Amino acid sequence: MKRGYHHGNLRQALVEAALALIAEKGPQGFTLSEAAKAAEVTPAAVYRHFAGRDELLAEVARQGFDIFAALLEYAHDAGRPTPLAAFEATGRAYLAFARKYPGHYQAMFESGLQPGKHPDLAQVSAKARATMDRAAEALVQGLPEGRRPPASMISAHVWAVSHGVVELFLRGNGGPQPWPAEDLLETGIGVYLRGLGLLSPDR
Amino acid sequence: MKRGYHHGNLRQALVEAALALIAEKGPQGFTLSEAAKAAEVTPAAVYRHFAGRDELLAEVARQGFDIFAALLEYAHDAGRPTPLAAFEATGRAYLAFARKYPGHYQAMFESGLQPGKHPDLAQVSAKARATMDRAAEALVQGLPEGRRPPASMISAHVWAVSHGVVELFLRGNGGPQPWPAEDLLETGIGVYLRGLGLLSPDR
DNA sequence: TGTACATCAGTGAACGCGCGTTCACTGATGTAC
DNA sequence: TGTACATCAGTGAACGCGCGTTCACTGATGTAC
Repeated sequence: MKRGYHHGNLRQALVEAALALIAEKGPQGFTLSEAAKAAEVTPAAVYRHFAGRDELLAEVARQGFDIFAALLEYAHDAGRPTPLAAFEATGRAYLAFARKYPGHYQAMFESGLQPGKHPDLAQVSAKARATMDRAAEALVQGLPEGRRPPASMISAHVWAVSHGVVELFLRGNGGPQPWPAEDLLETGIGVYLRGLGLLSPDR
Repeated sequence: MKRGYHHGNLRQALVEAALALIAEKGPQGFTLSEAAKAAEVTPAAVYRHFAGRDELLAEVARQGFDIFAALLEYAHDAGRPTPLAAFEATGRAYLAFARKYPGHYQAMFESGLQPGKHPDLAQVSAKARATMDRAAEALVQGLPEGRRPPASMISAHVWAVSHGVVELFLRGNGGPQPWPAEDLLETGIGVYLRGLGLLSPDR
């Protein structure tokens, strides 16, 4: 990556400064001015690379969705050929992403960005969801045709419980954490899969 | 409720103004100044009733937890004597609360308040959680002793999936909503309970 | 009951602050000859 | 290779704004006699 005129890749430096701010102080803690300061640059310089505050934040989220989609994809593929293993791996990947990329995660899901205002953001977000849908689709093929719930419903369930675990138990927002987040998600999805008839009833 | 000197119960009027603001524009949309304006009062007047911005926000959350705990309690009692019905009712009550009291819900879970800084808030929050724990406790009594998961884990699972459904599918934050939030939570908990062995395997 | 006084909820003006954004500029870098 | 020029990333100063908070005040309400 070639060095630019003065700073050298200020665009990405701003993205990373924003990430650090969000990870440290929450999505509210991010301001254009502070990100500029962290990148050792005047606030006005930001406007050479982004249309404004929201565009910078959206770029952070966009990169997050890219990484997210890639991680889910990778986890899914690593779990094959068993649909069950692939599905469980995507669940674990969700939580791993939230833990490893807290700035991205918060920019994506807690920053109050309107997905409608950033079409490319909606697109890359849909890609991540498609991966999870695909994992669920493969999963339900293992069920007898009569009791085969819609795949999109299953992925919505897993998405919801994963997000809930992240919000309530990965960070401290839900008061004291009775269980490690990973264990909570693992056991929760385990019970759920048994409920679908995909795991044997004995623990 | 007696009318005060000038305004008459400004304290509660401010709480309700804050609720309306949060419900309309999200937890970020709440400012002390705008709440004061909505209550037709000078910003400085707020300081007759609250130590500052955060104290007002905390009071909103506190009242939310009060309502929340009462709703869960009521739903739980209404579902008795069947532990299963009581448990399912608390799950439904969670979502009903989030839908009916969006301002409270966001103040409680999305406003970035530190529970540690407001001890009474932590206390009333614990009360709500205790109700859910109790419902889970009664539930696991129906299981053979060998495969009886900890009640606090079950309630954490349900709390997580409920919160996730609210965040992703009750509001528009997760992109397009494939299913109504209520259906999603109902079916999700249904599958989960079957996984626990508390519902018969046939749909 | 009437009057003098005390209380204190809400006012209005002011504060310092950090925010996002704009604008004319400057000077290092890249390029054409 | 050396020089003159064009480009354009980043500067520095300024803006208007709304924020939370403070302070001396005022005047309606409640109370004591």
